[in-house]
Parts: sequence; structure tokens; C-alpha cells
Amino acid sequence: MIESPQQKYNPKEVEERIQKFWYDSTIFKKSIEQRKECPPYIFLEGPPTANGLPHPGHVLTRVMKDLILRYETMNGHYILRKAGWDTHGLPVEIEVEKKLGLEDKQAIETYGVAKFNEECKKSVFRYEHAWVEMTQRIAFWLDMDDPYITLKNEYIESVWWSLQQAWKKKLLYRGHKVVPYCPRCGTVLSTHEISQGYKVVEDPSIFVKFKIKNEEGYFLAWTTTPWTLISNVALAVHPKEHYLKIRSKGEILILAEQRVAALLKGQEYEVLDRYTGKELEHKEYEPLFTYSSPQKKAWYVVLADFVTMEDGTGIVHIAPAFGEDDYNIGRTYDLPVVQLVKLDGTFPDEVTLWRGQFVKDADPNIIQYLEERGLLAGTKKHSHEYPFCWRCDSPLLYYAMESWFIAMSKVQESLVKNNNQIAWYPPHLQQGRFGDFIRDVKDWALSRDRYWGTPLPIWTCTNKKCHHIICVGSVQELRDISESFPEKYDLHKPFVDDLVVKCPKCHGRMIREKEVIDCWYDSGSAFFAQWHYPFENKELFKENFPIDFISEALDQTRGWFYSLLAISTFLFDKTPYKTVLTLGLVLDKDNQKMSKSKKNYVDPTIILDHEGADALRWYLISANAPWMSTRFYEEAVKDTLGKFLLTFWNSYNFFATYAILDTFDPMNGRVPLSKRGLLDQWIVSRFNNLTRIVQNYMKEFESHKAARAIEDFVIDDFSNWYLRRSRKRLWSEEKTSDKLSGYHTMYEIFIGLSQLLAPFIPFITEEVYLNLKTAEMPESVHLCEYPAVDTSAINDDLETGMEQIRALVESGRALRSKINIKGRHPLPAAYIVCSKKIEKSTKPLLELIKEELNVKTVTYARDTTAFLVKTVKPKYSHLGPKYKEKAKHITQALESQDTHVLYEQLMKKKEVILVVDGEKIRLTSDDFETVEHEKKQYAKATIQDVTLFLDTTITPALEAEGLARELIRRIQSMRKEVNLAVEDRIVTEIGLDAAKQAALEDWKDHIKEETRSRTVSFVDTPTGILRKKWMIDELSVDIGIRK
RNA sequence: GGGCCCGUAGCUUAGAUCGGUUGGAGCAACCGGCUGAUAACCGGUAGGUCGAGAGUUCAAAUCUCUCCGGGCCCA
Repeated sequence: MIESPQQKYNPKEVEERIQKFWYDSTIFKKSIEQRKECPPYIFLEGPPTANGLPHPGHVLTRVMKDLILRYETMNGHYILRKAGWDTHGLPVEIEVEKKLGLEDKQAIETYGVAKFNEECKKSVFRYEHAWVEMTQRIAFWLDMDDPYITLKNEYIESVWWSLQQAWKKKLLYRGHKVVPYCPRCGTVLSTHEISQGYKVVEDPSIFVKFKIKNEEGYFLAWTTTPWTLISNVALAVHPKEHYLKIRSKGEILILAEQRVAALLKGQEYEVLDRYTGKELEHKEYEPLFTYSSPQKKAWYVVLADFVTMEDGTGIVHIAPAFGEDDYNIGRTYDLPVVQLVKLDGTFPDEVTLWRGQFVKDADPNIIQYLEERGLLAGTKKHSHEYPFCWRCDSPLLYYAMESWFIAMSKVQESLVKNNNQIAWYPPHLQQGRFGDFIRDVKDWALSRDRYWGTPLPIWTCTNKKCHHIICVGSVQELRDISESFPEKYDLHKPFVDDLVVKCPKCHGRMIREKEVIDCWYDSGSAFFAQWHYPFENKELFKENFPIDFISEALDQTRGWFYSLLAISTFLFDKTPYKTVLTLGLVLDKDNQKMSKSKKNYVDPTIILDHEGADALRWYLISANAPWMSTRFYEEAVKDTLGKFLLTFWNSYNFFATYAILDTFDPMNGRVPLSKRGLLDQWIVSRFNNLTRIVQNYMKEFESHKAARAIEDFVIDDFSNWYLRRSRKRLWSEEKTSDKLSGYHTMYEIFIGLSQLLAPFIPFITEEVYLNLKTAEMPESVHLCEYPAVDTSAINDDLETGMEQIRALVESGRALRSKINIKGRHPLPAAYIVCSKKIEKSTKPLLELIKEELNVKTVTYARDTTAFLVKTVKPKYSHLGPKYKEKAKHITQALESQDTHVLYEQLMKKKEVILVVDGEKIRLTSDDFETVEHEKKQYAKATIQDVTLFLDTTITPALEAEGLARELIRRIQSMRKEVNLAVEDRIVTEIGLDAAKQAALEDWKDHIKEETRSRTVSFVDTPTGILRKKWMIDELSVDIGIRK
């Protein structure tokens, strides 16, 4: 039995109730289990970190994932939805450092690594409850009871296994990388961290002369970091650019041809020689400083493509320890790495002149020293962006640090090949941002000199003669070589460092590399580590690889999307996922990124409380393409609620109210579609077309277009046309077959809509479905099949006809409003002038026009002649030049003529003779323009190929009918005013002018019926529980009603 | 600094792949109408430098270039 729904839609109440139903009846579990034998659709959840509160961006990703997964589930797929948590990394450590008041790494060591990591572990799940609650409230169905967690021993063990694979393939190696480093904090900063700390600063830039060996003259180089000159080992030139040897002010200098003009503007110089950069290669020079005596050959010219002609001299000083480009060129030429800066950012003792000084502070001293030695050719202030530590605000140094790497460059071709197997949404990312990144892939700097992370499973023998290095790939391996490996263990620092590990070769003590690994590696391992592969679940892993679908926000392109592909490529040489949906970012009302510091951050729970999860979901889905950024603010969600959800709810409420009143039973008396009225057939056809459209859009993740198509259907077709046009048949008291057809149609559309919309707005659809479903149907809408298209129900001709009818009705209404005749007043006739084809498609639906336009008859005509009058208008521009001063009189004479008669005369006799001032004037059709306009009693509207005429003749009978409708409308509004139930009967008394009374005599019964009046009587002074005086145009009416 | 994405009415947007009538909607505003389902609905009015400029073309919101603004990624 259908129950009466709440009059007002209360999202919070509905959603809480549905939430409880899902929980009590374990619907989520059933939705997975009932598909167990179905083809799988494999999904992998990108693990969030629960040490911060979820923000609107997370809501968007979760909504989109849920939409796709529910959609695929209803389309017959078996989908596991394992949750995951990302738990390691620097952000966690920083939170804990702040909480414990630890300033730097030394402070952490003093505090105790064991205790520190214990705090990190606790901190990681600090906001788990908020995440779980948000996930549930927006109805993201995810198995959070059995998540994968990156800090678990099993997870770490899987990660270790994969690292051992890399080791065995000789991809894991120790090397140098130049990284931004904060000397005060003693830590390397991640790129994400430094991007927050760039500032524009003015630094001294200097031109330095390097004496050419065994030859007169100097190379002129330019630098903005004088302190790196101490560690200089080479000078770089561009191989293809030209360089000049010049004499200027008595000095011989070599610099780039392109830079000479800019640097020596207005000065005289003599060109002595010209070379390409290539010709300068290996030319030696004398070192500026001799604090180091490198083992390898240094102090000569090298070639590098990165040398630009934009600024400087075209000759770049190279210090491999302090720049990434420098370091790379150093590797190419096998240059020594001279690193005359200590980790605290000061010069070491060897640098006798400036020992102990902070390098940046020493810059002026170094400049002065060079000046004194005559090696300075000039200084210039240079403003550029320079990174600062976001924590302590001290300038960062680029610094070559020892680090462990995965040689991604060795598998670059495989990366490209595998990337090309992936279906990217939006497609431009594949060859764009992501493809560029992969084509130019760098080795992955894996290690972090920190505490809270997966420890690098590499042990080195301390026996200097042995120096054996092993990479451990399982707990068992580690146990085998450890002394007293305990039953209970935790594969983090400091446990792994405290183990006494014996070298399998020489039995010497082995020490672990102290680093932990980049937490991106953790999450990028999820596709196998979530199953503890290969130690367990080998089958499960096989079944779930590769993944069909992942989806995260755009900022993950080079994050998780990359780390998954990278790991999968070197492990299995396969793409780990087939389809990736990249979501746009969520911005605030003013298109600004949401951040706590800007205070433009919207708390999703407020919207969930006010507008509800369905409104929130619908907004996020329909507002924009998934990959476009979306503005997020409460007002927008509120609009969505009002426009779409409430219309849907009210339609449902309307249907349910009448269905209950008529004790409609969906199991009884179903009318076959072919026996139903055209209106019913039309909406069913529209619904099936809609279903097809939705499925097509969803295939391409154009969920916004799918949503908009549904929205248009619900608002325009279903609510505002179909239901409105169906009202009348529901009001009739007997159970006609038309009424029953209507109920069955509405019922089927509501069930269909609840299924079609279920993946989008899971609560309200469940509410509707549960109330309407019969006992035989699945217990939840989320256990149903997604609607299939019934092509036999699609009738394109009918839909075209209806479109034309609706266009006619629209323009007819506009016409009525233009000629100022209210819709309530019936008109005798409408005429449609159109082709046979249009007549054929609209004829079956003419009843709709009759009612909507309130006309007695509708007739077709092939042409407009019967409704139009042709007249002529003098062509003044023609008459003027021809008749000059007479023209005025001619036009006066013409004005007194009937223009239609003139037209006829011109048609028949081809001329018009006028007598003006006694002179005969002969005018021809050249002197006139023909003008058409409708005959007096017709009003005309044109819609493309169709012309609509309304006959505006109002007879006394029609006037009376109009008046009757005016009265009915007022009595109805009075009923509403005193809150009468729809079925209540009343007694109506009307006081009005005697002549009008007589005219209304024939309409009394009609008024009685329409207003559910037992009696309608005309009296002098009406009485009742409500009495009102009305003005209908000029007419005063007095109405009283009572029960 | 480099790469990529975006910019259409006050707001949200369609149209861009393939150049072709006068750039469509919805919300908000205003005027009028309708209403015993609706927080609705219907008709009308007003609102546009299609971010700016240049180019290609008979013709540019659409193609090309430059610039401006926003965003992301990378330095």
C-alpha cells in the first residue's frame, strides 16, 4: 500500500531514515553480494590522510566515485569497494612536531623516535570519525570496516617486497640529488613545501672573470649565488651559440656574442676572435679558489643546452653540489662534486677566509675579495624568485644530498607504452601534462631522512672488508638474519634500526640505511599491497589487476596516478588502471582556491544539514563537467534543491496523494501501453529516450550532461507538461480507464526515475521507491537493475508532434497576452496554417491545444489568405521625386481611400486614377508597397513553418462561460483560504448584477460541480464563513461560502 | 620562469571537434497572467565588447598569434 508522503521535503529527516534502513537491512553489503557471479568492475580507492578534516574537494571526489560505482553496480557489475588510509609522511610529522613543541630533528631524537612515532600513529587517525561520518552522510558506499592501511606490518611487507623487486632488477640505487634544503631545520623540503615559500628577492649578481689557462684573457661568467663560486668546478657554454673574444678597456674577455651588445652598451671594444660554444669545449681555466683539490679533472669548459642568452654572459658557472642542472652536467662530464658548505649552511674549516660564516651572509665578503683580486668585472642587482623555508623563513640552499633512487629513466619507454593503454578523462592529460612528465621522467628520489614512514629495507654490512648490501623483501627474510626477532614487532623506526642483523656473508653486524621512503610510494603500491600480495591473496590480486577505474582530483596527476603507474611498470610492465577520471578542483564563490588561511572554506556538514546530501550531490554532479573546476557555496546548492529536488518531490507527492485517494494498486488493472492515451504514450517514449541519452553520456563520464537531461525531463516534460495535463483526469470521481492509464503511467515513470536517478541522488530515490514498490520488487532501489531502453516504446513521430503542439501552445499564450484576452475567457476558434505533414503529427494531440488555449474549435488550413487582408501603402520614396510638390496632395488623397480597395483595384486594373487639384494622376503598382495584415477578428502568431490564428470574436455565450470560470477560480481560492479539504462540500452564495445572473443560468451546474458546492444560489447579500467582494474587470461580485 | 586547463548576460551555463541566418537556456530583476501538487508554472521586457587586441577569411564566440585574469602542475 502506498503511503502518504510528507507534504514538505525535509532532507535531513529523509536521509537519516534511509541511512537507518540501509544499515538495518545491510543494503550496501547486499548490493555487492548479489552481484558476486557478475562480471567485475575493479575499483581502487585513493587513500586519503585522516589527520586533517575533509574539505569540499574530498566531498566531490567521493560523490563522483560513488556515482560511477553505483551506476556500474546497477548495470550488473560486481564491485569491491575497499577503503584505504594513507598514514605516513612529513605532514603527519609536522603536526606532531607542532603538538609536542619540537623545533627540529635534533629535538625529535632527544624526545625519542619510538615515542615520536607512537604520536604520529595516533595523529593519523585523529579525524577518522569525521571522514567516516562525511563518507556515510554523502552516501559514498565504501567498505570502511576492512580498509587497507599503509602503516600496517602487512602493508609495509608488501612494499618491501616490491622494493626488493626493484633491487633485483638493479633499479634501486644510491646516488646524489640536488634538493632544496633548509640548513636551519636540517631537512630537505618536498617540492610541495617549497612551492609555498617562493619570494621575490633582490640579490647581488656578479660578473666574474676566470683566467684562461696558458693564454691571455678571461672567461666572463655571471652568478647570483657568489657563495657557490668556492665550489666551482667548471664553466658551461651553449654548444650552438657564438662566443666572441674581445678587447675592452685593455682586457681580453670571452663571452656570448648575443650578450656583448647588451653588456657593453656604449663602450668601445675590439673583436679579436669568434667561436661556437662547441669549439670552446674542454678549454681549461685557472680555479678561483683552491680550497679543494679534487681527484677528478676539473676547471674546464663544458657544453650545456640549458645555457640561455636571456641574461648573464652566456657562460654559466658550474657547482654540481648546488644546482640540479649543474649536478646533471657534472655527471655527464664526470666532474668532481666539490661541496664546501656544511649541513648547517656555513663554510667548513678548509675555507679559511670565511669559515663558520653562513654562506648567504658571506656573499658581500666574497664579492669584496674578488674585487680586491681584480677578478670582478661588475655587479648588478638582480631580482628573482628564491625559495624560503615555510617554517623558519630562512633562505633554502640547493644542496646535493645522498639519496636512494628508483631508476625510472631506465623504464621510460615502458612508462610511455603503458600510459598509452590508459583511457584518460579528460583526454588531453594523457599526452599533455601526464605524457610530458613521463617522456621526461627523472629517477625517483625515494628516500626521506625522516622518522615516520615505511623504512627503507636496506642493510649494509659494517665490516669494511665485506661491505655487503642487502635489500630485504619479507619479514621472514629479516627474521632469518636477525638475532632474537620478537613475536610482536612493528616494522617502523626504531624497531628496524634496533634489530641486530647479521651479514649472511661474513656474519658481521649490518646497519640499516637510516631513511624512510617517500609516502607516495606507499599509496602507489596500494594495488597489490592492499591484498598483502604476494604473501597472501594471490588469486584475489590476480582477479583485481589491472584496475578498471580510479578517480581523483587533478592534483594527483603527478602524484598518485604517477606512482601507481611507475610501480606497476617496473614490477609487472603493465598499466595498473585502465580508466582514470581526473576531477576538477573545488573553488569558492569567487573562483579562488579554498584554504583555511583565506577563510573562504565552506564546511560541507553545514550544507548537509541544511540542503541535504542529495542536493549537494546533484549540485556537484550537474554543475559542471567532472574535470572542470566547480565553485562551491551554499547558495548554489540551495538553488539546486529548489529547482530540481523539490520539483521531483512535489510531483511524487502529488501523484501519491491522488493515488492513495483512489486506492490505486499497481498490481491491478494495468493498461497496456498501446491502449493508453497519447499523452501517456508520449511521456513513456520520452522516458525511454531519456534513458538512452543518460546511458550514452555516462559511458563517457559526461555525468553533468546526463544529470541535466534528467533534470530537463523531470521539470519540463514530466512535471510541467505531463502531470499538469493529467490533473483533470485525476479529479474526476469515477474510475475511468483514462485515469487508470494515467496512474499506471505515472507509477511506471516514478519507479523508472527512482532507478535512473538512484546513483545520483541515492536517498530521495530510495524514499520514493520504497513507498511505491510492490512486494515482488527488490527491497531497495540500489538492488535494482538500471533501466534498460525499451525501443518499442519510443515513438519519435509522437514526440515531434508534441514538440509542435507545445510550441503552438506557447505562442498561443503569448498571443493572448499580447491581445490582452485572459486565458480564462474562451475564444470561438483557432486555426493552424501548416503543411500536411505537420497536420498529421499534431492532429491527434489537438485536444491539448483546445484546452491550453481555451478555444472551442481548432481547424487546419493550408494557406493564410482567408485570415489576411492585403492592403497597399504608398511608396513615399517613389512618389516624392516623381511628383515633387504635388506629392503631398497625392498622399492626402490616398489617405482617404480604403487601402484594401486600392489593392484590389491595382490587382485588377494595374492602375489607380486619382484626381488631385483637378489633375488626373495615374499610379501603378510601382508606386505602392503591398502590406499584409490579419483581418480584424483574428490575431496571428508565427512559429517557424506554422501560423496560428485566434478568432477573437466574443459572443455573449462565451462571455458567460468566461465569467463562470472567473467565479470558479475565486470560489476555489476562497476554499483554499479557509483550509477546506479537497473533498469537502460547500454552500455557495453569489451576489451580482441581475443581467449577469441570467447569463450565468446555464453555467450554474458547472460552477456547482467544479467548486464542490451542494448549492449555488444568487442572492442579494451572500453569507457564509467567508465572504469576499471581488472585482472582475469592471464587475463587482460578492461571494460567500460555508460548509 | 616553463607546461597544461579555463574565461560567453549580475550568477550558473549551451554553442567550440566541423567557421555560415539575428549567440541560445535557467536563476535573479521588472511588467502581466495562471493556480486546489509545487519553494512552482506561463507570457513578455530588460540585460552580451563571447576576457582584450591583432591576424586568416566573403564570413570568427568558433581557427592562428600576442596579451590580461583565474586555476593546477613543474621550477
